[in-house]
Amino acid sequence: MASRTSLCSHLSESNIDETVSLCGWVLNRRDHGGVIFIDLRDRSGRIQVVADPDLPQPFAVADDARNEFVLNVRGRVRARPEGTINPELPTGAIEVIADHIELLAKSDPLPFQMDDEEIGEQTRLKYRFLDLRREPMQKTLRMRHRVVSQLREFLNRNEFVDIETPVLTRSTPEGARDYLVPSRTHPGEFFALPQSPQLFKQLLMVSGFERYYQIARCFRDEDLRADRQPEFTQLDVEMSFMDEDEVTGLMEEMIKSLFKDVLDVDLGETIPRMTYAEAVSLYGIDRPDLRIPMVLTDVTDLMATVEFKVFSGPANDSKGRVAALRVPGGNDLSRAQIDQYTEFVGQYGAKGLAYIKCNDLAQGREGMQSPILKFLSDDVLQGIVDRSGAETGDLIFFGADKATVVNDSLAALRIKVGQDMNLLEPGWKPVWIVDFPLVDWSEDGNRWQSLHHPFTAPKAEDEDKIESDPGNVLSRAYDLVLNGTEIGGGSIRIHRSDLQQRILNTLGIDDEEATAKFGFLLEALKFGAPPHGGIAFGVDRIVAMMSGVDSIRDVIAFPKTQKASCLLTEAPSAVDNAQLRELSLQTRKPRTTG
RNA sequence: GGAGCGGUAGUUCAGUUUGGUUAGAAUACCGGCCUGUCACGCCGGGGGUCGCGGGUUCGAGUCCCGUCCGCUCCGCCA
Repeated sequence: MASRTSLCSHLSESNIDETVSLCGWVLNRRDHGGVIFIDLRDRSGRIQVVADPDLPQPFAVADDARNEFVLNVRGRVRARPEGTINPELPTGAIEVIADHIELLAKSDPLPFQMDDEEIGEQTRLKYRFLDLRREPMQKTLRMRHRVVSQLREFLNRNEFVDIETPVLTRSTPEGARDYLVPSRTHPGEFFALPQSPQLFKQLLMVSGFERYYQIARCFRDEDLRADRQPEFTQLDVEMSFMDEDEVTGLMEEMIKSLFKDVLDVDLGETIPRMTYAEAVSLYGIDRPDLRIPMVLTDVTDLMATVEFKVFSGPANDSKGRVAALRVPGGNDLSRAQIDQYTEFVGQYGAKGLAYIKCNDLAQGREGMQSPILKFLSDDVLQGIVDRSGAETGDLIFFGADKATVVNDSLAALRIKVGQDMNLLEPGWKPVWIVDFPLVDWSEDGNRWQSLHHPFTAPKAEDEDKIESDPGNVLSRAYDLVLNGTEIGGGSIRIHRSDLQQRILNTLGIDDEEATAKFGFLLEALKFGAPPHGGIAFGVDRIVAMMSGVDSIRDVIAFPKTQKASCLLTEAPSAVDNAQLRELSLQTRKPRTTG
């Protein structure tokens, strides 16, 4: 029978002469002369097993198995002979001389080698069960388990209650596309998979569970990215009777202890706070990567009167912006590199990328080099230098366009240049972003839309502007940003039915529609809803960052491809007409060709 | 919906710019040798729908058109 009394890496010199039983996978097998050497791996590590032809039974089994297979081994631990010990090898200074080997499972030749480092992702996903057997995947999935365990432990310790909410729920307007599930018992009607447990956790606050959490699977039918999967995992948290400082304070404690416990990393005494306005002004984005020591400098006012229409146009447009990005040491950039950056910002809608090279600032205008120099007066040039803090040897990029284009393109350029020029400071730079606008104007929908979601509370002092000046209402929302990645976001919610109704109205959802779609929430808020708020963390993103991998696919056991399919199971797939008939979704009969 | 990169042996890739003999390498796999190997070594062998379809051409892995798949990004992601 297969039984195991020891783990590979738990064996040491102190076990010499003991007889042990081990189960594991054969990682590698070498024949030298008549002797067979096997690297056996289990969950703890690996060890070398030796099968000698003088011992007929184990030798016969080992000799029969040609590929990666599963063994149950019994044998005696002994020190490796003098002269054969390489301390740098993973199999160590001891080995097991097999006196019994049982072949638990044979293996066909593997589609790729377990210790190969670079396998194409298509192949890895098709044979994901083998990909996961590899060391790097074992490491990240075990790291993921530690992360989730630590988060649970912190929340349990702080009297949070883990409550499950439905996966089959109703479609919500606003937000991402829903994944829909047809209902057999209600022909023509659909469940939606949750984009988040938002409404249910608010209802739980009304129910009196003052502290709730859930490791929740969420679903969004939108296009994928390296950091976006159609189904992903959130740590969803909600608390009653706490304001934004208390919520962010507790959650920051949780994240700090997570990094301390799992990575032994100290995230600092308190995580700094930055307003949305400041983030957009300095970094062009609401999730700044503070490891890059470059900021945008606003020069809109300086450009209002210059001859150069590319600058003066946006400078005189209320929706325009002109901003500078000083690149320390950027004077060395070649024309070809600058052209590449110009093309790069084109992705974000920028029509060009002006620059000034600072060859020798002591010489003033003469010490500068730029195609646009002739358009700018000495005063303007001096203003740019003073504000940006430019020094000799730097290069200054300019963005001039609608503010959104300038912000998007310079924010991306800042990251790109920072990476290309190795300006990234090592370590972890967390920051809370606060004071978000409640809504912004959607040109497409021709209406106001929520920045976070429609249940986010406005700042109390802005409540009277909800109808008259919604664009200038700030919300009680907060995002936690780490190294340029949003790892969590939340808000204090609206806990009064009347205020919730006003916000929905402002978003273009009239009373009738609101009742139809959120009636259950509005009603719940009428029965003594406590002030409450919460947050949701992206577990996949956090684990990916902590593991140092670029894609959340690498921290999800069975992820989807960019087209949202599973190469392993070949889902999604067609279904039988019989199944469709039961759902009243039968497709047209295939046309018969004659 | 859009932009870019990729698809050649089980795997990782070269070959495509400039069309031309039988499409190569490494590794894996199979056979033989080797009594302390650990990227073992040595000898030999098998293995290809060059993603798919069409076109140009005397001739296409290579050029053109279409299409499918994978990746990165824009849009999208309350």
